[in-house]
Formats: sequence, C-alpha cells, structure tokens
Amino acid sequence: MTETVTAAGRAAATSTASKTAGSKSEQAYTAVKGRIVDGTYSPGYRLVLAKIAEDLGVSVVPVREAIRRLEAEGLVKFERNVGATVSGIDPTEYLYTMQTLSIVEGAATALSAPLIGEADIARARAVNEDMRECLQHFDPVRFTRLNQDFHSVLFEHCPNPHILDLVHRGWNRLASLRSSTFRFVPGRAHQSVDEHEALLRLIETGADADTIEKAARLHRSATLDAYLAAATDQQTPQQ
Amino acid sequence: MTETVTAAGRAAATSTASKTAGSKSEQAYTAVKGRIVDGTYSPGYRLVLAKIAEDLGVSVVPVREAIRRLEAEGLVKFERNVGATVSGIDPTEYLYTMQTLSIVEGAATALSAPLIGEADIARARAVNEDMRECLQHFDPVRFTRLNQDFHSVLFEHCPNPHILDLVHRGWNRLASLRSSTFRFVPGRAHQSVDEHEALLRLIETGADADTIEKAARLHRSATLDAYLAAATDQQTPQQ
DNA sequence: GAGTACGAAATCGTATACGAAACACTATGG
DNA sequence: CCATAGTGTTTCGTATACGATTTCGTACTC
Repeated sequence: MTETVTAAGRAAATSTASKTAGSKSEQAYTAVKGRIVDGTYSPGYRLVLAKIAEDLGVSVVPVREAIRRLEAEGLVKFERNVGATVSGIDPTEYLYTMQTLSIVEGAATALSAPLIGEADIARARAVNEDMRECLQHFDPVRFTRLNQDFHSVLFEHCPNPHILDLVHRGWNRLASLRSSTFRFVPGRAHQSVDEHEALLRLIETGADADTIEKAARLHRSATLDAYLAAATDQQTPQQ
Repeated sequence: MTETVTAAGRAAATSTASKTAGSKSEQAYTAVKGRIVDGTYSPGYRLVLAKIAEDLGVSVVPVREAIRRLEAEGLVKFERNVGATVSGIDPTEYLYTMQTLSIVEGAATALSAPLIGEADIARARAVNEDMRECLQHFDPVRFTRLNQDFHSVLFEHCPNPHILDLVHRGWNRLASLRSSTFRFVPGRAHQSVDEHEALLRLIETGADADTIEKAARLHRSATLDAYLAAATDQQTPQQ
C-alpha cells in the first residue's frame, strides 16, 4: 500500500494557497480548477460565467475572480465580451508546457535532492515498483497517477516555494491537456520506470546538483520525444 | 543612442497579454501592476480596494479582479477579509526570486541563443558599453535600466512563450522588490559588465546550449551573492 | 441560391448596495 | 497601571441589476 503519497501529493496542488479558504471566490476557484485538471472541463470547453455560478450556487462575481486567477495560471483563456474557455491543446502548446516543466522540475528536483531522506527514497521506490506492476496489467490511468506521486516525492522538499509553485502549475496544466492528448506509450513507460530508479540512485549516492538536474530534465524530455513520435504516427485529432 | 531597446523591451511586460484591452478590469490591472513595478506602491503597501477604485474612477469589482490576477503572478498578497498588500521584501524572498529567475532566464537565454542575429549582438554590445559608461558617472538608475535592456535582447527571441512569460514575471517581481532592497554594489557592477561581454562571445561563437545556460545562470547567481554579502555588511532595514 | 442586413437572445462588464468580518479605540475592572 | 470586554469604524465579500457587446437566426435582396 503505497497509496499514502497520493493524497498528500495532490493536495498541495498549488502552494500559493491564499488564506482565502472558505470564501465563495475561493470555492469557485478550487471547483473550476479541479474540473479542468480532472478533465471534466476539457480543453476548448466554454466556461459560461452564469452557468458555473448557478452550478456552484453563487453569483457571478466570485466566479469571474476565480476565472481571472486561472487565466493568470494559464489554465483558461479569456476574451473580452466573448467569454472564457479552457485553454488549448495543440501539439505546440503541449511541447511548450513540457519544456517549461522539464526545466523547473529539473531545478526543483536538484534543489530538493539534499533534503531527501531515506524514508522518502523508500517511499518513492515503492511507488515506482507499483508503476512497474501497472505495466503488467496495463493500467495507464493508475500508472499516470503513480507517476505524479513519484515525482512529488522528488520535488516536495524543494526549499524555494516559487519554483515549487511553478512545478505544480506545470503539472496542473499538463493534467488538463493530458485528458485529451496524452497517449500512453508502453515502450516509453518501461523506460520511464528505469529512469526513475536511476534518479533515485543518483540522489541516494549524493550526486551533485548539476547531474541530478540534468537527469531529471532528460527524463521529461524523453517523455516529450516519445509523445511527439507517437503523435506523428497517428495524426493528432483536432478538437 | 542605444535607448531604442528600452521601449520595446519593457513594453512586452507580460506576454500573457489577454485580449481584454480596454476593459476597466484591464485598465486597473495595468495601472496597479505599473505602480507596483515602478515602486509607487512599495512592498508592504496596503492596497485598499475602494481607494484604488476611486483613484482610477472605476468601481471595486474590476479592481478586485485585477488584484486577483496580480496575486496569481506573485506581486500581491491577499488575505481574506483583511485586504491586499504588495508582497514582501525580506531577504529570503529576494533569494527565492533571484534563484527562480536565474533558472528560467538561463533557460530562456539558452533557447534564444541560436536565434540571436548579428544585429542583436551589436545592439546588446552597445547597451553593455553604455552600462560601462554609467559606471564612470555613477548612475545606478540608468545602469539598472540598461541592464534590463541588455538581458531583454538575450531572451526576447525565446521560442517558448511560457518560459518568456516566467522571465518577465521574474523581472517584474524583482523590480517591485528592488525599489526598496536593491543596493548598487560598484564592484559587482564592473564584473557584471564583463560577464555580459563574455556571454555575448559565447553566443557569437555558437557555444552549445548547456554552456550558455550555465553562464547565464551563474551571472545572476553572482549578483545574488553580491547582494547577500552587501546585506550582511549593512543590516537590512525592516520595513 | 448565396450573401447581406436586421433583430432577438445570450452573455459579458461594471456599478451599486448591503451584510459580515476584522481592526482600532475606549472604557471598565482588577 | 495593565488586561480585557465592548463598541464603532473601516474594509472586505457577494448579490443583484442594468447597460453594452457579441452571436446567432431569420428574412430579405441580388
């Protein structure tokens, strides 16, 4: 049972958690964000203020606020007098997101490394073994979730909250895209699990920050490359 | 006259420019952001919604929206039922900001490098020479502005808009902090100009991305170190 | 039949208003 | 003289209302 990570990992979805909890504005923010991330509102979805307001039992003002925040995070696109939509999914966008994430996540992992203890390593390794098992039963959904848990362990100790925040935003954005664009590439998945193990070894042995950063970044780049290759094979459907 | 860069560089303050121009919400956003960046509202400044609304001749609703967006960008801190303040200035915060900026700017510069032409190099070099001159007349204000212009040339061609956006946000955040915490360290300034030249050489000679990224990152780290050293000498005044 | 013009419906944008929470100040008791 | 409770003021939070803008459908013309 390595599921323990799950809750903790995803709970800290955005470290910029304002002390606004409880307000309707905050409630709207959380709700809409959640629906975007979990795919209920998929890219291109039209976010009609009045409709969301009614859904949540609040008025439009707090909903507008929430959407403005989500816009600043890149999850939503806003157009004057037209409305808000969940932001786009084209391959280019995916590439940009992955590239950005590879950079900030690599840095976060490198900064975290010295603070990662044996317990964390054990936890991460257990998650990774679960992932390996997922490959047997072909369970991409669980695999993806575990993958996030694994990486959470790696960067959750990052002492720089700004970087951590960027990583979380990247993951959220990725999650919002994934629902419609992600393709599970079995070959890549196997490789990914191996790379995880290699990363853990590097951290265990106290490799220097540069090495860890580069490894973490390459790990993600490889995923991107696999995606691009797969996307070329089977043409990306336009929404 | 190398001032040409100035306007263009700073104009693209945030590439996430929503197509909302003209709305009062947008107006409020721009106005408040501008005042934070230029130091009119310095860190800790209490942003009273009604007051700002009156100032700008609008009602509070669009102002709230604007402030929410600024919060998501990290320029403002919001607390439920208490209000918004321009976000903090403590040395730790400065460190985090610089560190984050060093990472994203380093990446942006490396990604831009292959797209930087001779004309750009010439422009940047001219700016850098102006900076050198500023050291003669001791003009830190102009020096700082030129410094931004110089770096703008380096990363403005970055093909990844997300990374570019993060860089701009970092600079904005830094600008908002600088007004109250920045200390001009002459020794460091000289070194900085030399590092700029070295960076240009690297780009000119087509050095590989890793080398450029590392150099750009170190350039900023050195500035941070100089700041920290200076801050230790002369105790940082608390606001 | 295609294109344009007009009008109605939907949706956005912002002002105003009022209730709720936090803060500052004063008065009272120890 | 200090601590604390109570009151008043400030400021925030959200609902409601209405004007502005866009969009879509229909009818009319070429």
